Amino acid sequence: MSEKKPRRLTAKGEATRLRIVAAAADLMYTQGVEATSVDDVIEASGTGKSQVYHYFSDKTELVEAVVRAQIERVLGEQAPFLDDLRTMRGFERWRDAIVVGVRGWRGAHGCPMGSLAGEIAGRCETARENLQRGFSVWQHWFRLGLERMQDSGELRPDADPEELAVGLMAAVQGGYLLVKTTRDERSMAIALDMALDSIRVALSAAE
Amino acid sequence: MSEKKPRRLTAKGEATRLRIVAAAADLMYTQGVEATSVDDVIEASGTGKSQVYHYFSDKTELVEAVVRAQIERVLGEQAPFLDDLRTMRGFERWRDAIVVGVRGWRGAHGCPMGSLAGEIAGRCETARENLQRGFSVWQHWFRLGLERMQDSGELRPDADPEELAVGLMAAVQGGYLLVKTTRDERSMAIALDMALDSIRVALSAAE
DNA sequence: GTAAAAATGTAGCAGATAGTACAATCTACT
DNA sequence: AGTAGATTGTACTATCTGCTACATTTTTAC
Repeated sequence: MSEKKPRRLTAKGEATRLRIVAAAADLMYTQGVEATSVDDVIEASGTGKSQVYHYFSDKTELVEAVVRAQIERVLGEQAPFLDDLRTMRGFERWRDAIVVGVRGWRGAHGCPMGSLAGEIAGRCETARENLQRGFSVWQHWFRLGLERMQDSGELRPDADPEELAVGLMAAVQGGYLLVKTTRDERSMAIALDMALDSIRVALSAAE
Repeated sequence: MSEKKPRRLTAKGEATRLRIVAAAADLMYTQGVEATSVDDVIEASGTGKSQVYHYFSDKTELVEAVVRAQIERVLGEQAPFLDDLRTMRGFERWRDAIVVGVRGWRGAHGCPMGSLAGEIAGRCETARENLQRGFSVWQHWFRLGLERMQDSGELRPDADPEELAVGLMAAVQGGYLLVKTTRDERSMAIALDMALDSIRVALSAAE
C-alpha cells in the first residue's frame, strides 16, 4: 500500500539497502556510474554480493535507486534556500549558498543530479525521466519564487517567471560544468550573477 | 619537427589512426567513454587489436586523442559563427545556429566537448586541462567579439566582456544539459536568450 | 516455540575487458 | 632489388564484470 512492490522489508533490511544505495551514490558521483562496479559498491558498503542482488535485481535497478536518492539529496539540500526565494535578497542568499558549496568536492564533481544526467540521460530512458522530474521540481521553485515577487510587486508583471527559471537552471548547471573543468569557482559566481541580473532588470522601478 | 613524438607515420598509418580516433570519438560521444570498450572501437573502425595498440599505448592515450579531436571538431564547427561575432546580429546568428544544431543527435547527447568534460574532467587531469583549454578558446572568441563591439561603439565601454563571455559559456553548456535531460529544445533557446539579453542591456543607447 | 520468510555468507561461472606476444605483410628509401 | 621499419593479422592471457546457485543464519508472525 505504501510502495509499488510491497515486498516485506525488515528494519535491518531497510538499513543495509540504504547503506548500499548511499555507497553506490557516493562512488558513482565521484567515479561515474559506468566506472563503478558492483564489487566496488559491495566493498564500500561493507556488504556482500548476495545482499546487493537481494535488494536489487540488477545493476540498472541499483542505478535507478541512486538516481532517486541523489535527486532527493540535492532537492533536500536546496530546500531551505528555495523556500526562501520570495525576494531578490532570497535569490542572492541562494546564489551565495551555491557559490560557497562549489568549493571542495562539489567543485571537482559538479552537481550530483547534473553529473548523473550528463552520463546517463542519453542512454537510460527511465533515469532520464526521473532526472527530468528532478530538474522540473527545482525549476518550479524558481518560478514559484518569481511569481511571489510578482504578487508582492517586487517583480514587474511583464516578466516571464518560467523563462527566467529555465535560464537560472541552465546557469547553475553550466556553472557546475565550468567549475568542474576549469577548477575556477568564479565561473559559478559569474554565471549565477548573469542570471540574477536578468531578474534585476525586470524588478519594479522604485524600492 | 612537426609533432612531439615524430614517430614515422605512413600515409596509410595516419589514415587508420584517424579512422580509429573517429570511431572512438563517435562511440564515446553516444555511449560514454567508460561504456565504450576497445573492442567496440575496433569493430566500428574496421581495424584490429594490433593496430589500436600500435598507435596508442593504452586506452587512456586513445581517450586523450579523442578529447583533442572533439575539441577541434567543436571549435571547427563553431569557427565561422565565432568569427562573425562582431555585432549583436552576429551573436543572434550564432544563437540560431546552436538552437538549430540541438535538434537530432546533438540534442540527445549534448555538446561533444561538454559531455566529455562532464564524464572525465573530474577523473583525468590531462584531459581536464585540454578541455579547459578548449573552453578557454571558445570563451576567448566571445570576448573578442564583445571587445570588437565595444571598439565599434555598439557595446558600452563599461560592459565586462570577460564576464559576459563566461556567462555565455555557462548558458551554452547548461542549455545542452537541459536539452539532453528534458528533450525540449526550447531550453537551449531560452538559456541563450537570457545570455544575449545580458549583452543587450549593455548595448549603447541609440541604434 | 515453531514455521515461514527475510537476510546474509560462500562459491563459482560465463562472458567481457584491457593488454600482450609474435609472426606475417606491406612500404619507404637507398 | 633489398633491407629496415612501419603496418597488420592471429592467438592468447589474466583479470574483472555482472550475475547465479545454494546453503546458512536471523527475524517475523502466529
